[in-house]
Amino acid sequence: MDKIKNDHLVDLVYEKVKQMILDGALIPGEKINKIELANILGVSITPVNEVVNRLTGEKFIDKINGSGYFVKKLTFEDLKDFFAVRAGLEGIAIRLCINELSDKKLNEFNNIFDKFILPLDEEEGKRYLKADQRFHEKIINLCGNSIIIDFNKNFNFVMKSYQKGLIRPPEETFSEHMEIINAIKERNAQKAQELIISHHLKSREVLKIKHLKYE
Amino acid sequence: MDKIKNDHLVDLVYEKVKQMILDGALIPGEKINKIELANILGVSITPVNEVVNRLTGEKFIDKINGSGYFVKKLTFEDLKDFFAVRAGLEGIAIRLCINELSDKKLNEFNNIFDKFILPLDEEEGKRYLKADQRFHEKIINLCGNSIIIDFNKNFNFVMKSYQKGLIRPPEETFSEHMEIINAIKERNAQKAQELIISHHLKSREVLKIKHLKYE
DNA sequence: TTAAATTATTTTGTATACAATATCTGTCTT
DNA sequence: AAGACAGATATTGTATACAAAATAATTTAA
Repeated sequence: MDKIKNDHLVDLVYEKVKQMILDGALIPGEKINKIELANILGVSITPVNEVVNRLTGEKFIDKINGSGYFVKKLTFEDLKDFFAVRAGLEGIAIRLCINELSDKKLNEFNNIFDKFILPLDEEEGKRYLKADQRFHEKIINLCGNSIIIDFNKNFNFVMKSYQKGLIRPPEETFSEHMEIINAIKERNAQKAQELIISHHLKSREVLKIKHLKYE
Repeated sequence: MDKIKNDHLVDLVYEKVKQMILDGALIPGEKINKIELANILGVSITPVNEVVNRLTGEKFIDKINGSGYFVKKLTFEDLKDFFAVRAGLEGIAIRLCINELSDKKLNEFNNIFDKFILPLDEEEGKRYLKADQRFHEKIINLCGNSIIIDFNKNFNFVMKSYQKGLIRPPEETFSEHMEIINAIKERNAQKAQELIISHHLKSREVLKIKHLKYE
């Protein structure tokens, strides 16, 4: 028997559809045609149904009552709320990290922002965004709290918050990142926590203004 | 036509099954028989399938590979992780509350713990647990952050963390609650945040020990 | 030429069907 | 009597079927 093993089709479809949303193959605001989606993926509509339902619960998809399913379009207000969540969860994650991780593990934070010299050109700006993302994902994934890790895996709140690019310029955030890393090196848990919280709350303020201005 | 309107059967089944898990009608550790469950609820297995799948993603149900679905049995380690999440999210929620809510709204926190005089007998202890729960849910639900509110609505991290009763005795937590409420009254956002964080991290320490001792 | 009404088409939501696994039961062997 | 096997039963995962609702296309009426 040479058929590909697809023990859990639903899970594969789930990952696939989520990925399509995250990397823009399904455009925010677009209506989701389940039959078409099933055809594209080469499955029946049963697993697609399950997945769409689940992704609705996870806020990747909007269900508009008698009208259908649409790819969630993040607003500035949504992003604002993401940054508060990140302040809360990354803040506690880093506090727990510092209290519980080996020096070796903590040193992984050291060289993420090493190679940047301000001001950054466009190319470097893109690399900075990636580094930023990597730094913050690392905080989440090193904390050893499976609820937080899984929540980020399901909802992708870190990744989603970059959907409209960097909220504040590197000129502003670079030094904040450095301060956070210094607090980590000093193993000053509460200081690192407060720094990362205010780091995110500053971005939240920017988004609050954008929300009021443009939405 | 006098048939009950059941526009969205899946959603009803979802709420129902989740409720059954939360209030113990489905016992932690128990195997879930989807056909039986469908019969009890008077629906076909299609919506049950969808719901079980979704609740697996939300950690209400464990999927054990080729063996079936089981009602999630929370361990002390799970509870430990819940308290870190609560520290993070309730902490940021209260900080934002204080900066953004009217005096009137904030005063709702005032009289939750009014009627307790230590030490509490068993009956009063139960009421204290409820008051505790109400206090913490209120912080979440007043913060106006729909990501946090929905996350708690989906995952019920506040409610779940009481599954094994109070982690620390009222004799210990009552004064902490009062301090938090005082900081709220003073509108001292960062102080309130730090108090609620350390409040939860103390419970987390207790659970850490229980995990090491008993699991 | 619009607007309203009618019909056809598509898309949902849910039930049913069915093959592939897993679980149980009882019999046989040692 | 304990373990191994075979057959019967139950449970899964997924596809298909189908009625009800929504959308689009067409016709009819003002």
